Amino acid sequence: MPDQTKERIVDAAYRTLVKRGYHETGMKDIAAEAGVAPGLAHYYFETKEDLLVAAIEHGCQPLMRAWEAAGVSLSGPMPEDADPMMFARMGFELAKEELKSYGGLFLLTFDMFGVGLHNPKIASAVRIFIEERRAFVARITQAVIVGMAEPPLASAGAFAAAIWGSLHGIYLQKVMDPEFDAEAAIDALSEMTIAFATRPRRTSGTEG
Amino acid sequence: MPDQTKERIVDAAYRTLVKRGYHETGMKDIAAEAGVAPGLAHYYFETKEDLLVAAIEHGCQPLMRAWEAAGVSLSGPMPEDADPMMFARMGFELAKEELKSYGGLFLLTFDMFGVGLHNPKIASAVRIFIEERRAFVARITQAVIVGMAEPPLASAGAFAAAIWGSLHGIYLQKVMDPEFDAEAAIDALSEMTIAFATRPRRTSGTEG
DNA sequence: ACAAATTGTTTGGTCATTCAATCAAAGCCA
DNA sequence: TGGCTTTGATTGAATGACCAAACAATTTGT
Repeated sequence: MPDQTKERIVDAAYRTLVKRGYHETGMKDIAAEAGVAPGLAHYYFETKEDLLVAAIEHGCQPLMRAWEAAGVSLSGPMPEDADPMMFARMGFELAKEELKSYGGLFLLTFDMFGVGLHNPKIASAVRIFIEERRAFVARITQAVIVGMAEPPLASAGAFAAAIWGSLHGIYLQKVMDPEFDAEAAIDALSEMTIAFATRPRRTSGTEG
Repeated sequence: MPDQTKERIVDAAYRTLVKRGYHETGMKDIAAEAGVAPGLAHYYFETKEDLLVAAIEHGCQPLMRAWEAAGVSLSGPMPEDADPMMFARMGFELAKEELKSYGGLFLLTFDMFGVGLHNPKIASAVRIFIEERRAFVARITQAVIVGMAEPPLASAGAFAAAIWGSLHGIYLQKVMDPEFDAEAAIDALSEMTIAFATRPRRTSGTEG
């Protein structure tokens, strides 16, 4: 049962890392949680960093599956026939749901961001992680822009960076303070972006 | 020269922590950078955590001074006479400048966020840090909302959380990837918020 | 003298990683 | 079927290094 064992270790790593954090968790803790000898974790994963990356990928799987069940995929193209505004609205709704169901994953992700600040291997994983999600938002944003009556000045990529960034910042505030009303913040972001995307064509006035 | 020594240690801590990160920096490294014996750091700061908090406060001072020179203070009230929209525009411009001048401070701040995820003392400092800045954005936002022709649905606090969050998220993307065009992202955020704040009164249509 | 400042070592513990040894399973040959 | 071997899986202890914090001793300033 080699694959099963590896899976057990990754799952134990996910749970332990979420609960205690990267720097506060030892390989021994993870091995113990998996019910396995300390050395075995290093048999499957050369370094603790590798195990962190594997644990996050493991933790992302349910979320990815939920998205694909909703008809979107992180890396795939936008469906041609659908209304892009509907995707945008749905995206914000999904963001609110995720916060309720995947709090542990966000915690671990933020931990990874912190580690990545001074760890090249993790930094590389973080850049890929961010780029994937930003590109996903950019695809929706691009489709929305195409349908705008009054086209914006900034690029789809720039809006995507601002919107993904806002969601990230809102998640952070929620993780650091459970009292924080993240749903209201996402609603505000949603209200602002949708109003902007659906604003009427400018009929008069000066350029700027 | 007791106060001067303490200052030297805090400054050395700031530089070392920015360069190497919290978990990768030892008290000995900081003491060595300050040109002081290892024990002295603990004479002035009981724990490494305290030193991290002090280092960040120390690093924030120049930024605070720059703000107050521009006529705004983090904790003070909004000037009554000024145009709130002008403050908003200026805030986004200042945000772009900060990224160029205070990259190290952002790096250390994000490091603190990461540590705070599983460290109660640092977590408390992080919550205060976020709350201060969010409240600052909220004051500007509130003043802007008062002057809006078409008032928004969400509260000033919710918009502030979304806007501060977006700036934070943009900074993160910049810190993790120097190629990232943070100015364009802030411009996009600025375009969106200002268009939203200055949208005309709705003359017809259904409620939503 | 007295207190504060400063030193440099010791303490007590942690942890990632390595390693030699054991165990289990699967093939191979008679 | 039964012994033999090889390979991979698994163990648990050892290695080697690091570090925050405590402490006793020394210096400095008043």
